[in-house]
Amino acid sequence: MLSFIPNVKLQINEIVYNKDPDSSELGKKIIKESIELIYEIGFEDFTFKKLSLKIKSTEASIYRYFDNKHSLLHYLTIWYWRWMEYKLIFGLANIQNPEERLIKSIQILTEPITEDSNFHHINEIKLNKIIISESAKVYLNKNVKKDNAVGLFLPYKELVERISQIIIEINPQYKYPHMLVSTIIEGAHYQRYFSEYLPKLTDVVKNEDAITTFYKKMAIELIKKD
Amino acid sequence: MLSFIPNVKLQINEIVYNKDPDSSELGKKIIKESIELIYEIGFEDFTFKKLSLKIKSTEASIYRYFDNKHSLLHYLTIWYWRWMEYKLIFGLANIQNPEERLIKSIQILTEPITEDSNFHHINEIKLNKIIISESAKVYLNKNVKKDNAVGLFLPYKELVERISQIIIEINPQYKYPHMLVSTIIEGAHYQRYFSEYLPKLTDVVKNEDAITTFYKKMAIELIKKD
Amino acid sequence: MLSFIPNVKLQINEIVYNKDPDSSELGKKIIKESIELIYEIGFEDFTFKKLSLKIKSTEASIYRYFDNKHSLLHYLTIWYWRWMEYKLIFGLANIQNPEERLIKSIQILTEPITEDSNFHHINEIKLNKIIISESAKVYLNKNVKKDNAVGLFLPYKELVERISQIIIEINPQYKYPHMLVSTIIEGAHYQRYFSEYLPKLTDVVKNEDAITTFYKKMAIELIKKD
Amino acid sequence: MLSFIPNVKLQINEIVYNKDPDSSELGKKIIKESIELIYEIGFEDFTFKKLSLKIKSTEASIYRYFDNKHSLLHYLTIWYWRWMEYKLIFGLANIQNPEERLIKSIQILTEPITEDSNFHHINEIKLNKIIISESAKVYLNKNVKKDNAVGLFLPYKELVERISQIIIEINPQYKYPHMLVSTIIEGAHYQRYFSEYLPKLTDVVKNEDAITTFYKKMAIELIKKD
DNA sequence: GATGAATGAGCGTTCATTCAT
DNA sequence: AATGAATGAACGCTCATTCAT
Repeated sequence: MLSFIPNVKLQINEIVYNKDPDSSELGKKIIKESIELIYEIGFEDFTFKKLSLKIKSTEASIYRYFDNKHSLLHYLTIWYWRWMEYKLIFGLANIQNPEERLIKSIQILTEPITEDSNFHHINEIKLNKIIISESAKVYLNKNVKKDNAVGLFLPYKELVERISQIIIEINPQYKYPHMLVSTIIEGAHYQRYFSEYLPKLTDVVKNEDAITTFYKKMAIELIKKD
Repeated sequence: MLSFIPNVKLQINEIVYNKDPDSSELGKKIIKESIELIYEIGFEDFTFKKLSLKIKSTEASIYRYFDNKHSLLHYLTIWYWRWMEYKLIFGLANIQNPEERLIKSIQILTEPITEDSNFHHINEIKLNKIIISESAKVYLNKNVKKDNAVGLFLPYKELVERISQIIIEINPQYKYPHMLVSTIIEGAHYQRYFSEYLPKLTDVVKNEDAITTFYKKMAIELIKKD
Repeated sequence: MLSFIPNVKLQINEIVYNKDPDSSELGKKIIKESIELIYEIGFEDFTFKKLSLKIKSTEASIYRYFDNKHSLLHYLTIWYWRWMEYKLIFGLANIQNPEERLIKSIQILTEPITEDSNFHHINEIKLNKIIISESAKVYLNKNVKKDNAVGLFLPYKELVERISQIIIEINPQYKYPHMLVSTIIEGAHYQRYFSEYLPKLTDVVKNEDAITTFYKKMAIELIKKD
Repeated sequence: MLSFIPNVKLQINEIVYNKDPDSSELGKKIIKESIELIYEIGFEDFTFKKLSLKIKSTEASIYRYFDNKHSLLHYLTIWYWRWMEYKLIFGLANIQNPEERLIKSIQILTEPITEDSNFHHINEIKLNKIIISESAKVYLNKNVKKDNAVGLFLPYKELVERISQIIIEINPQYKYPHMLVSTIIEGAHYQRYFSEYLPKLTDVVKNEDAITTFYKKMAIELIKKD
């Protein structure tokens, strides 16, 4: 589906890594297998020791790429939001009408993830599950201020800003565009999770993607007032 | 504000503790100081060793009450939601009109927390910050299924259900009451956090509680359609 | 089989216990359940904590009877050898011929154990398995000298002496009666164990109790020479 | 005495260690000092912590070699029996007569141990004392079946088999060769221990090695009958 | 005499990290 | 650049034991 740009490489803030994992086979293996491993055992139980066993290398080698497991999670999170932005840009290409652009944006942000063949070493479906379960841990954290200061949340903030701009275009008076967008993004993540593990907290309806429908309606109804 | 019921004691599911912390001075101290400590250093860095030093006791003594730090966090989370329910019940007393009841509910769920003098050993303001930053960790977790099966999320689910019922009363056709309520609860938590640490993700406005306003409007606008 | 002496009570050296376990219901329960528990999990993993849970009492209560788990094992071991002596005395009653007495003795010492209904709170079959697997630990131990000095091994030594006397009666010139007897007792224990778990170290023969046969022959052949 | 084979290295089953202790200086030190320490304080009180202090290293470093103290004891036990086999093979070299071979075998198995200069980092005298006091703990144990299944007792069983073969050669009708050999080996160990700590259980005679004499006679007398 | 509560000490293990090659 | 080896520090937990009632 997104094969129109061959050999893309998403730009990741250099401060999360010591050596760019995209620059070597070992680096790519680290990314690929860390997604696999975090998906399997969760971030809390994930250690460089276990990862080194999985990739049949050593902890010392992984340290060459990342200072610690939190940096690695930052890397994955940034990659994910850059990838979302990339999907968004191409998804909105040639759509002029702002309402349509907004709806399409929410569609992209909240719909179930499918594999992207452009990035061989990354399983986007598993990465999405990791982002849902673990990514909040990168900012619900005693290091937020420092991490924010060095720009680790820029990709996420830029994405929110990008869609907020569309909202402002539709209704320049609307007072809470960022609040709305971040509520939708985080909300959609939670609802996907709840629908799998805590269904009493959501409303799953057959033959329809209730989550996407719900958040589209939310955007439309809230923006027009104010 | 809630002083009208003297000596209340919130009921906590017995399976999260070995010995009821509310049954002894040491137990209460464990709760009081764990809130303090998790608030200070975060749940990830929180250990029974550090807590034991803070309460001038030993790890072994804490183990008499809780099997591990996750159980303790479950205890705090359950206490928090039971307390919310309790605040809700009294906040809604004598209000008949369902729209009013819903608005009042959202008010209670999303407004800033104030101290409750009924529970001396619990600092609700700090506990609220903990719930915001850490409570997701109790269900974004490899044990969700097991924990859910034994009823650890009941208090949260019952709270969501309680408010969903009000929504249904207002509009029996509305399809997504639970999704709406859980989006509001989680969303409000996130927005409070963002407003402090990641303001670009929210829209803070002076002289107004934008968060409460935003989520009230959300409920009203979404329910009437459908 | 041994029911001819009603209400016997085997005398145990007082220094292994603080309070005679035979003097109270709790004490008997401690003995009964400790046999059960050591049989199940082995002496190394056996703790007063686990025992207290099994008997639905507390560690502190057990301490009133025994100072530590080693004392308890001593108690069981002493009881076992006193019980063996008791079986021996009655087994040899009215047999005059020393050769016959020796053979009967070895029979009793090496044959498979059966339940003795005189001691309700003791399961002799399980106790025998414990003695086989664990009793060496009471003397292969840094406290041998001290334990020996206070008489903890007297019951075992007296049993060996008793049978050595029979050997001397048969052949006053025989130089190694104690070595022979202790070799037979320990050997028979090991062979029973090997036959169950390490059969390559023994020679199990169908329709015959090879172990008893082997050690009887050993005694006969060795004594007559010298 | 056994210096005729330079640079021998006894083969140890790889599953008892993570990293071959014979492959590094630290590894050899672990073996050397663990023998020293177990000899001093006994296996029950022996911990990796204490060993790490003795070798001025850390527990973590020892874990690189052995998973736990039981594995280390297995290592020592296997080494011991392989060393016995090695002594046996050279001790029997050029002896043709099976009776002579058997007597020599028992001599080697039951005589007091002397140092073997081929293995610098191993004190065979102390190791022998350890084997006497502690080695039974490797099989009188809830893991016997598992340990046996993975071959941990092979060296011992092979040694028993090797001597059983000699017995069969002498008297093909003899029914209990393994029982005899294992009785002799275990018995001799016990008698050495008894002679030091519990003399009433044995018969020590001056100017003679009673233990060796006793077990040689046992073999001769028992085999010829049947 | 029996029990409930509390605790000091230490065990076994893993983690994150560094060093040397 | 990648790896193998080593290690300091801490974690989670249990044990044996004592104290107060």
